Amino acid sequence: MDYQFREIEQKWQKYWAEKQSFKAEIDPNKPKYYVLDMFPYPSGAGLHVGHPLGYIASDIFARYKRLKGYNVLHPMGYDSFGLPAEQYAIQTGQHPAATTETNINTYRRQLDQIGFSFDWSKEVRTSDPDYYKWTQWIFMQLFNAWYNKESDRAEPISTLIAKFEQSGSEGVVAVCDEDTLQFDAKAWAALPDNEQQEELLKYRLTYLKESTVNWCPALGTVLANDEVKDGFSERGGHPVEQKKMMQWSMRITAYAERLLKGLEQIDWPEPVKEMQRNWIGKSIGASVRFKVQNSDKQIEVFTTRVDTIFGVSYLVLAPEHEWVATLTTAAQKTEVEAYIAQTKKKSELDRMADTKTVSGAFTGSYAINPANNQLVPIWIADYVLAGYGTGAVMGVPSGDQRDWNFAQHFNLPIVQILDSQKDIDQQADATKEGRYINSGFIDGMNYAEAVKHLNQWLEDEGIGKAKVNYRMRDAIFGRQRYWGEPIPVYFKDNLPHLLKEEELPLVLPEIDKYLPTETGEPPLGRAEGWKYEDKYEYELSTMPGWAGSSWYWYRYMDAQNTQDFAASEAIAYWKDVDLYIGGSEHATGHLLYSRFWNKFLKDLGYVNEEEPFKKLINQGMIQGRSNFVYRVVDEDGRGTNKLVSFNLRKAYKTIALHVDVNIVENDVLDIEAFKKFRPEFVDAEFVLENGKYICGVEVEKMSKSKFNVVNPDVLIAQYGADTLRMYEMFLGPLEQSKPWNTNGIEGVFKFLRKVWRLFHNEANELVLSDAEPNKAELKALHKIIKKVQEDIERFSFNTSVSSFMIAVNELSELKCNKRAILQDFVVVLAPYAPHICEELWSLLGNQDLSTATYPEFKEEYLIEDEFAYPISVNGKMKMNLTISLNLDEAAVRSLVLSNEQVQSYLDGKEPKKIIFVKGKIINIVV
RNA sequence: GCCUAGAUGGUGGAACUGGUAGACACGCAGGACUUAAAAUCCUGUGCCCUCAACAGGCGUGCGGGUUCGAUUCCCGCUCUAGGUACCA
Repeated sequence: MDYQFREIEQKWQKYWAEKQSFKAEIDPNKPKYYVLDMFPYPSGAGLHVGHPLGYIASDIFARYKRLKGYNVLHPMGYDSFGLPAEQYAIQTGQHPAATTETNINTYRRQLDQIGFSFDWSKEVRTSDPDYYKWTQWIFMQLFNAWYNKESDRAEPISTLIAKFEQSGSEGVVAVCDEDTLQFDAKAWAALPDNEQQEELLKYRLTYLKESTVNWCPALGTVLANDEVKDGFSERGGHPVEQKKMMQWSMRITAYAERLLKGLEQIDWPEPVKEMQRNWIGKSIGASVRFKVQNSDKQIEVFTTRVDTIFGVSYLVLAPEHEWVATLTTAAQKTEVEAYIAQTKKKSELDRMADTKTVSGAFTGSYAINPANNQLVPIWIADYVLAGYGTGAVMGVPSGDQRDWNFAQHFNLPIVQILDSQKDIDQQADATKEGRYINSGFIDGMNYAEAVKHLNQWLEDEGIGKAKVNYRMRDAIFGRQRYWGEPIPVYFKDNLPHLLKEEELPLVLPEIDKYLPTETGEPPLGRAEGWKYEDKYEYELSTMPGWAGSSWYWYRYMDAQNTQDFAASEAIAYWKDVDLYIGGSEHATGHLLYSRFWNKFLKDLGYVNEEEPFKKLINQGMIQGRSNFVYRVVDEDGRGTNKLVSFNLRKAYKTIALHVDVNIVENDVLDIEAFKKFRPEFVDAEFVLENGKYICGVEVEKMSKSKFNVVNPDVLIAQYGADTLRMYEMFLGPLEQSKPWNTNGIEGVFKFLRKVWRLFHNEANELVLSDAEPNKAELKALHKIIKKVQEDIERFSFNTSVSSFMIAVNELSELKCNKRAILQDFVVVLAPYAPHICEELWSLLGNQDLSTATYPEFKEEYLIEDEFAYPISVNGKMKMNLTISLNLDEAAVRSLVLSNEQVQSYLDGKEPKKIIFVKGKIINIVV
């Protein structure tokens, strides 16, 4: 064959590696440009066809920017801590570090094959102790910091201690726990050291707090929501319940307002910004305390509609609320306890998703509505979440549909409070219009007046105040897992203490197996003799997956540095990420945590920019086509050892389990392969249809955990990397999600062969000519230069592939072999198909593409002399009209109106209206 | 449930600012070249009616609306995908 892609691609990949063509050095004479990809988790399935989509786009952009004269930093690395490696370790006993290493090698081989222009000298791996040393170091900075609301930034904890020593807690305005003590300087000095430390922990940006987790007693471990399906563990099908646990948390809420404000100055897709805004969920309202009857307790609720306080018929506490037990009367005890037990089985997600069934239980106690001194019953219900607000809400049935449903269901009063509310015996009416009625001292006021008045009243009475609440909660930072960064903390007298900086990294200890201990402690509890100074217990939980990815873009700037996470000169030069490409599934996770850590590092002066990622592009997800098997479950919902084929599953109660698509062909399961894939089913009974086990199908995201991964290696072997690169771009808009589909790759392959043939004759000999290009050739060239430049700058890579195809067809038609044309064409195509373009560029007598610059297009070649356009009458297309360009509106008008054909359509009538668009007549209205 | 998107021929998609819907490619059908195959090239290809042509009708998930004109803007649905705090 003429176009030898294998030889060409190997040759140039080797050349780039040897010459270190893409190594980025600090160069103050050149403008910098930082193009970053969201680094992959190196899964055991290898790189799938979805990963390269974003990498190809960013690579095109990086190569384009180099051709435009920028000093481009384009690095790559691995987010190599994570749950799948740990689960694999549990199954096989292999150390996650070993499997991760293997997986990384596979990824690297696969990435190299695609011909990316990464600077591999700056590779990072989050699971490398030289890297996570700095993740631990940042954790220590967070521990040693507090958020001063006065300066509106994080400060070293020493400034807080200084304040305490000088004037006690007086005048300290901080983001902190709610149970901080009031003391003066003397009292502070008198506190024993451990009590001082306890108090400081309430201010630190990383701190210990009780939070709810999915606990699976049978596995003795905490599960991610992802691992829980319908109340049972995905692995093994065991029941899961909600349990409270002491956990490390990060005070991201301190940054809520800055995270919100910062969105205004970054060039991100509006939907992502919107998702972050909603996630942060700022709401302005008030907190109000309700006295409990015959008790000194006061229940604090947060409401965004304080104006509806006279319409309160009941209070609802989250079933986990700490006072539920004491508020429950003897008579209601059985009912309440049954309800709590039922709630424990539901995940938070289930609780939020299920709004159709109204449920709850009366505690037997009453609270006093401070506005009108009426008694209102106190209920518990699972639609109130312990983690949001105060874990208690006031029920106003006339103004809120969910409260209305609740009141209707439990026969609680529904009180109209605004004269404009309609049909409140049918449904709630959340209007803020009209004047208040049945509302005591706010009767007759409108919304704005009432809110103002009530907030003042709450303040005066000392029972509440206007308050801004954020939906966002502090981020839980501990994980009961092995394969993550150890938290650099040990416990002495029940208090956490940091390691010394020079003791970092705190390396993950070896353990015998990767399961929790028999007593339910995290896997690190198995590490024998793992003690600080041989006597103090280390923290046994590890950091979450997002820790290592919340600062990695700085490490790329100076990946080998042993003194700092990156040298300040490198940070000063590369500053921030100019273009960040990755999936929108990270919108509220990684992208928010990264902004949080960046702001924190900025506060402490370690970095220079307030926001880490200036421009963000979301590549759409390449979806997978997942296959499922159906496991029969018994009456208690326990998984049995029986699997039923897709079309027979309705006869049983089943749960769907993912099965590896690579052991399924045309939706028929390879049962022997399945037994190897899921050893726990080695003795399982398979209920077949027509002698086959048919799997269910669903389109969902391609990921190892869904076992639906398609590998790009096969495509590269068959068509080459340039074809794969262009095909992935050709598939559709970068931002759009789509299931993977290989049909059509032939067309792109044919295109590259046509490109090759522009340079070669039938005998595969070069046929270049030095003759002057003609007008038609210049037009074809400049059209593509302009189009591709516009496309790249608006990230519309799919349309440029089509345009390249048209351009090559035009040049082939013109039999164009002019050096002057082809030379520029190769440079324009190079970001997309770098290997073949390097080869052609060198055939043109150049060294390599680092010597090329992006050609400028000249508008003069693109101007057309004549233009045919349709003309319609009353919106219906009637005829094509050809005119010469550059006529002014009056000239066009006279031309058209004198035209016999148009006159005949007009039937001699005068036109009412002639519609021009860009100087063209589009429509004539008669 | 809530938040954020998406839906256009047999398929992937194009139409960038409301102005000829279906570019470009795949697939399919027919043809050329060839002993044959591969490769390459040419022609046709939204649907319906029609022997065919001319002409016509219908067409951008569904139902309405604005407009001379709507894939594009507005209102109301349906379905699909991502996120929903321990997957990454």
